[in-house]
Amino acid sequence: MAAGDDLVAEPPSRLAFLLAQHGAITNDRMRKAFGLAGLTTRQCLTLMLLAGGRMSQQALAEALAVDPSVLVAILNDLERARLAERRRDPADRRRHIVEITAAGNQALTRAQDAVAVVERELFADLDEDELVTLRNLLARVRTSPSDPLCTEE
Amino acid sequence: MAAGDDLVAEPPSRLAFLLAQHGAITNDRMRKAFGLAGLTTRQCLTLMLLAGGRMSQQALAEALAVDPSVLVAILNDLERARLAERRRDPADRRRHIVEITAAGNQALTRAQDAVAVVERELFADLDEDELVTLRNLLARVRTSPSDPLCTEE
DNA sequence: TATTGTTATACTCTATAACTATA
DNA sequence: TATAGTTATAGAGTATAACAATA
Repeated sequence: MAAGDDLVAEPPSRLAFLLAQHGAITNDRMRKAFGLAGLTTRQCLTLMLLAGGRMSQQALAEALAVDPSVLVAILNDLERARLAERRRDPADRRRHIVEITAAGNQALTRAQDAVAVVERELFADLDEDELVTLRNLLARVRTSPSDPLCTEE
Repeated sequence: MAAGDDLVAEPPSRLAFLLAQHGAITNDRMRKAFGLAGLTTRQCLTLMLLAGGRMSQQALAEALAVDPSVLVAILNDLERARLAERRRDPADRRRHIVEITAAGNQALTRAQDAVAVVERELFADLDEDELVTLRNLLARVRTSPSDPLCTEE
């Protein structure tokens, strides 16, 4: 959304509008939930990746689909807040190895709890079966850039 | 979303992530489709509203959920491209009445055709029944700010 | 010479408040 | 005094290219 978070207006008739609009609002709710834990969306996504193990900035940038220079800013903020740490890779001193800290894991837990609350609110009117159906249908929407029609410019 | 358009990374396990991510990508595809017709998303939404009849800027700004000062920029661009026109309301000379032009309607038609293409691509793997199910499930997601839990800050 | 991370710059969006002209 | 629209300004976010250290 940024630029994202467009389309928060008008009752849409087309399914694409409906999906875009509900997605934008969901994005917004999650951003607020992360905010309760003192995190931006990108900081939270970064911590989620780091929770799976240490990574180089290169790998992180690719996984987050952000420019390396953007990641620098994200990590500067996380490091200042003591939620993550950079250290040189002894094997290749050009590389930084990025690790989540204990405080980072705690912040991540708080953020994920907040998202769980958002989820319960968003999907309160759907039962278990419907949630499974929604998940399966969404998973089959062709949003992967794998097919040739969707090659990014 | 602008800003929006976050969350274009990582396989999400939570449904909220899935919805936010697919929504962001859908938003992005639509933005590109509108671009083919020479329109931004907001310009297109504005023309869609104007296609329903002339409106004051106040009413437009509220329907689009944008600040009046943002609408000024949108309308300046649309007017420069001769897709919409402002004229004073004789009944209250503070007001502007905004109208779509013939060229505006043509641009809107092109944009909507482009969105239809995007829709066919996105939902190519779903049959008619599934599309109806998806639409109904999405419509029941609590994204309206009507319930008290979601009061914006 | 290529790669990793960093810095600098510019451009877009957005939010806010101050301003004008009308009422 | 209040309202409709406009302008100006500052802040966040993003994209790009140039740069330093290391390989």
